[in-house]
Amino acid sequence: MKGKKTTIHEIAKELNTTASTVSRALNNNPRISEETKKKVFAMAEKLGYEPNTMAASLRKGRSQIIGIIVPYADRIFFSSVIRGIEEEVKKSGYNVIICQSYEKIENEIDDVNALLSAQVAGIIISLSRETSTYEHLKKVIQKNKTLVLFDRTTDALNTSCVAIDDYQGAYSSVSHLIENGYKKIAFFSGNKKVSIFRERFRGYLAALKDHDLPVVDDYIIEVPSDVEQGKLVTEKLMSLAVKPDAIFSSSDFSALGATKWLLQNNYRIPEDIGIVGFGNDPFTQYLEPTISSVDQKGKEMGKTAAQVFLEQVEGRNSIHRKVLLSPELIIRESSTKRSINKMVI
Amino acid sequence: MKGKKTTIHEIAKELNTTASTVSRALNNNPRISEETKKKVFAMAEKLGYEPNTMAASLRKGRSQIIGIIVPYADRIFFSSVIRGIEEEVKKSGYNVIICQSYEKIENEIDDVNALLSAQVAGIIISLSRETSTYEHLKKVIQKNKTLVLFDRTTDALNTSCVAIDDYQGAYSSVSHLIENGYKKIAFFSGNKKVSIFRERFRGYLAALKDHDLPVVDDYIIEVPSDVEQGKLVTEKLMSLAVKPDAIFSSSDFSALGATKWLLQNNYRIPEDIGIVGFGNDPFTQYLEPTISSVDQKGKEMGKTAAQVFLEQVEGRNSIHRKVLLSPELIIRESSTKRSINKMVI
DNA sequence: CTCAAATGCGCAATCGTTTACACATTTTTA
DNA sequence: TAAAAATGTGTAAACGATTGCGCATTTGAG
Repeated sequence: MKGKKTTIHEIAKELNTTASTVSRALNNNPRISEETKKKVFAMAEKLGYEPNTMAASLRKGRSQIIGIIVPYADRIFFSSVIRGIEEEVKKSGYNVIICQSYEKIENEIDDVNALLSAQVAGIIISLSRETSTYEHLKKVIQKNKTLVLFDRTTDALNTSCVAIDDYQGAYSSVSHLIENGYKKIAFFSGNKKVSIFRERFRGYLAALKDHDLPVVDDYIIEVPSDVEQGKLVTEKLMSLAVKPDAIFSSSDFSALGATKWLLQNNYRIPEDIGIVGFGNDPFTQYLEPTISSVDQKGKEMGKTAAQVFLEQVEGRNSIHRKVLLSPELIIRESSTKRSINKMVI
Repeated sequence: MKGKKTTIHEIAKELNTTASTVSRALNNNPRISEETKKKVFAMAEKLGYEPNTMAASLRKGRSQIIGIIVPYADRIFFSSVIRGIEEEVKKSGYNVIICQSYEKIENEIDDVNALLSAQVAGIIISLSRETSTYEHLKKVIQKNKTLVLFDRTTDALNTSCVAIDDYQGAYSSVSHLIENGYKKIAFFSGNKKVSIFRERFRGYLAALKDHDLPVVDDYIIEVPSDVEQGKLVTEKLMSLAVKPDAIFSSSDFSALGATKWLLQNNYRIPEDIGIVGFGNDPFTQYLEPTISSVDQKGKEMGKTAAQVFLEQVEGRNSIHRKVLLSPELIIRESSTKRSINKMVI
């Protein structure tokens, strides 16, 4: 332990050979004899050799680092995706760099540039809410780096995407409500400029249509994903002449707001009003009543995005894949009139 | 856009100068004239130059990448810390690589090695539950890389640490309960092998002592951070001859378990039993009743860890710092008998 | 027995920057 | 006014690995 870092050159010197042989041996090159390999590995071990992946990456022009860009790293959905990605790519010897866009396009652009400068193998990204131009991402593609979008995707780019089937998630939620006897179902939408919310809206409409229920414009409201906003909107909804008897919310938080307002105003859930949220945020399972919600499969989405990424980066597959994961409707107390019997015992 | 990446050599060639001048100009070296700098920047812009930070790092022997190791990236506390770190170090041009130990020492060791191979500037880590030997971290120090521990720290290493004052968090929680009229306060501890839980225990004991309350051994229980376990333990507690009238839990999840069990068994909270949790997990504010809890200041801890790290990495400060952040007791309904009047209106 | 293929390894260039050192010119100091 | 300091730039050697090419030697086929 002289403090000096040992390189392949030191190993070579000790073994009276050259760095190229050592490099090849360490990389298990078939042209190197087993005997030499053994010696090299032994000496590497003995000298406490640790590879410098930067040097290798510089030479190879590609690193084993994947850039991830998300709006916020501490939102449960995104942190789950990050976990899923890391877990998956680690197996193949990759590491992940995390960047946050804070929903700002400028940050997203800066992040992309920083990641390219760091010579990442590619980028896995969920677009910021603001993102509507794609030059920064086209640059990624032009540089021949792998690019995978997840959740917040776009069709403007010819690249691989992984998302859940928001349409289906909404469709089955609304169908589930209908099957539980609800007929006047309100819809809390997110910002309809964002594709996922448009899809959820489509699913909502289709479910109504397939069950021969009318579309009531007053029941369709754009609500930010926020508890207080949920309360406000619910108050308005419940002052309509014909009140809805269920709410399907694009967000667990506005669903929570609705729940709180309803309980405070002596509505019973699910008896008077049924509720289904979206996101399956952990809190939904702890509330009283527990709230049904569509699970977005964060970790699974991360794993899938990682797999698609690896497939592409290793050149096994050059055509782009659009993967739609099936969301899972987690049925809890807030939407199941039938289960009342079970609950009361 | 010939597809070829432009390097400082291209810029130099265009300008009839050399790469060294370009490099210096781009790095704002004072020995380069303003005139030359202008030309260089203009040409860099024109050619769409983008630096290769890897090459620079290789040459300099140090990168602008910081390794972060946490048990799980999707736990709200850790993801908050990650967010705080990223937010802070980005300002200084650093990026963060995330690794997960999954509470396993082998993974932690592998992660450390991978990060060192990637030539990170240093590592910010929260130890896995299993970690009780520290050779892997000593190696980091030996290699002259900055090392900062947070939350799950150890005294076995001469390095900077950032944590919250768990003692104080527990002390003020228990004091708060006492001030609200509770006298028989049970304590849910985590694994006492882990320093943070020992500290919380110390705080609990000190608060009792300072208020002349007796320590009842039956009230002190080790509980995994888990809803079901919380229920089980509460059931046992409430079957004691002398039942406690409050619970201070080292974990929000076991506090939640306790709450659920108590409500199901017709205890009133906070009238019959007071409850304070630890962690201030988001769900605590959504429950009915809302649960008081000690906020662990994840994002702030991340920011602080980042600042300590930067201070050290820039060599501004070579002595190690031990920072203790003050936790904040968030007082909610579950522990405030006094507020009952307000609630009922 | 001969020649082609296979095997095993060394040479040296390369990836894109940074930086110690050198050198020439200009400015300042005493 | 000569020496010292400051200014501006070029030369070339790193940083630590990978890899195309080439040269022996060994093996195998015919």
